[in-house]
Amino acid sequence: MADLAEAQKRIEKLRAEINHHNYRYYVLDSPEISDAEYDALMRELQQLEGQYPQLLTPDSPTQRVGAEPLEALGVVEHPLPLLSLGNAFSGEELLAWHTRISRLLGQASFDLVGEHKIDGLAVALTYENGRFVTGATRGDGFRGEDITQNLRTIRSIPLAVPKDTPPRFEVRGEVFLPVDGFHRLNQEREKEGLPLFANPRNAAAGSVRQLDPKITARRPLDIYIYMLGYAEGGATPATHWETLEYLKSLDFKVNPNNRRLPDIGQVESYYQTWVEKREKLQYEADGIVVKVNQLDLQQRLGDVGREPRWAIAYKFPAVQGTTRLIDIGISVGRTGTLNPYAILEPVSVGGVTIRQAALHNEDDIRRKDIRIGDTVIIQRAGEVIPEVVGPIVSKRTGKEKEFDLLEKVYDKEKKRPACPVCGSEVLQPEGEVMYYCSNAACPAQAQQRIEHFASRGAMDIRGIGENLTATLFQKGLIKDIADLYYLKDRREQLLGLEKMGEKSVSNMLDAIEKSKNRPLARVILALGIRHIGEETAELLAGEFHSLAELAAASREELMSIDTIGPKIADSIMAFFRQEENRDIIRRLKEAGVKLEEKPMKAEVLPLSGMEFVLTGTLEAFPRKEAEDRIKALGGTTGSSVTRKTTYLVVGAEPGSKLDKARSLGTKIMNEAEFRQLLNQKG
DNA sequence: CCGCCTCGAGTTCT
DNA sequence: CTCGAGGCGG
Repeated sequence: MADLAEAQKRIEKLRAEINHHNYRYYVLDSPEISDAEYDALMRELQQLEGQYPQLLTPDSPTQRVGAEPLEALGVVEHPLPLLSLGNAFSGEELLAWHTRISRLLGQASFDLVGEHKIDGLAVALTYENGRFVTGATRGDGFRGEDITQNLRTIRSIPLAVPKDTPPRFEVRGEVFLPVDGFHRLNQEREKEGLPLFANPRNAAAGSVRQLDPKITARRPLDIYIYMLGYAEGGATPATHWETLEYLKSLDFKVNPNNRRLPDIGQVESYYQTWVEKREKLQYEADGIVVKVNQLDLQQRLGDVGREPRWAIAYKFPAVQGTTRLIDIGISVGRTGTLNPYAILEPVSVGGVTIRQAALHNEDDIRRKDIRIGDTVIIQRAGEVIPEVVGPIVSKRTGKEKEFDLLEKVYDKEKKRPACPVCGSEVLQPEGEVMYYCSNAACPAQAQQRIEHFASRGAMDIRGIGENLTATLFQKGLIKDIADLYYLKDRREQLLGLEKMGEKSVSNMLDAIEKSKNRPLARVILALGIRHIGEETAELLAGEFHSLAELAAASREELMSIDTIGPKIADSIMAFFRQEENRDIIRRLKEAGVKLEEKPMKAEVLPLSGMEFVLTGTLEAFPRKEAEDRIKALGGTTGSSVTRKTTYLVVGAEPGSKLDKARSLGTKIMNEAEFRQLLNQKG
């Protein structure tokens, strides 16, 4: 570069190009060049700017992370206060809002705009002469914190707008952390032993308030702009929708899920669509915002208190809630594991009152830094199972107690940790995370073994559930699974039980009789041998044709079976070596329970060698039945799509498996094709 | 020895 | 759905 003028020209060209590619990549999400090409442009610009420091300007794309750490964040006055929004929690409340403003306007028909209410951080960005000069948090609405240097690091915020604008204007938007970025961030923090963020919102808020912009720059923050705050001079659009279009033309990132809604009747379907699909969004949304489209109507409606009358937030049913963790209890599982669970102040989440939630194990509690007495965030994972997401650290009083499992189950008289049910010694096998009750005869374990035996996937004895098992067990009518088949000799005692009439007793005994002829695989599963679940039981039943053969198998024989290694082999060996278990098997046999199976003919079934994975809801039959039919024809089923998957069967509202299948190029069939295949081959 | 994949086990509420 | 653990291939 010979002279300054030439360098300046090149620098300007490079900046324009980089800004353009930035925009393609971060705003439109459709890059035109490779990362390497982009990096090359960046490097050239950096080098030129190094050579001619007099040409360096603050809006250069190289200057996103230029600033030095601050001592404290400054304060910014909002020329036009940032208001909050009124809420509607039901369709009725939304209609009430609409009726109210219709009356005020003297007209019932006016168009609206629907947007997502992103759970992030509201910010105001000020531009002067087309350049980004100040960024501020909402704060109390009138004064916020100056976070300019942090917002500069967000690539989807243009440092300079591409065309003529009013000399000074402000736009408003919501900064958020995309869900996958949030998970990545937490994974990194876990590796570094840092406390985890409870949710993307907290993570975004924490990131944006950093004093050192270098830290913010490493957080994959994003933003959607949703309004023009004020504009000095220059014409502004007449409607909100046109404003959004205008903002897009200035390279601002505007949410593509915004919709024009011609009348209030359209709002409900927009809302419903996103109630159902919100889990698939890359950001957390807690509702939709409905706005009056015409700005002159907005003006006429004005504000009440700190809320505009022309907009309302229509909230999604809560999937998260906060409550207090009263205590951590311990339950004893079928295999003797001591399982911690959260005892919560009852809280309604997604329309259901939650009182308890599993906490998995001590490591998990530590990792999430959950303490007794904490205010915690609760959510229903996959819409169903409650889960403690994490504590709200800022609400701590200092009185919270860290959880220690061994201390929790410590028995003062015995002077050692003890099983909360039977008082036996507590063990933690080398290298394992879980603690165990050492007593196989522990009533909690014994009772749950019977429940498991009778359960649907195992011997499928209708009517023998948790409650009845508990009663029978406590009355001493059954001590182990074999006793079930001798209940018929104790009719009198059964009739003496509460809620057990002639009819119930007969039904129960019939169900028990019927269970004597279950397939061998189910019997093996029902025994409750450690590490033997549905799959492995099926596998063993295919190798051995009776329980006696399985019991006689050597360690080597077992380990020669694919997917059976030393641990599983030892577990099987140990089970059949136990005198109690041998006795149970003897009594099952004497009672007439079928413990063998004719070897299946080794014919080649039509679907053998094919693995099916199901996703979404099938119309014609429940998932379990579909799986059974596949297996009956010799096929196998998998729970996730891998390279081995032959077909992905897609029902209504498929999950992420469909994306995975597409990326792997797995063959995909719809339900109709799947049914046709079954009928044709079956 | 590490990373992937699968399987097993426990789990909430109505 | 979640996490942990077993098995296995690289």
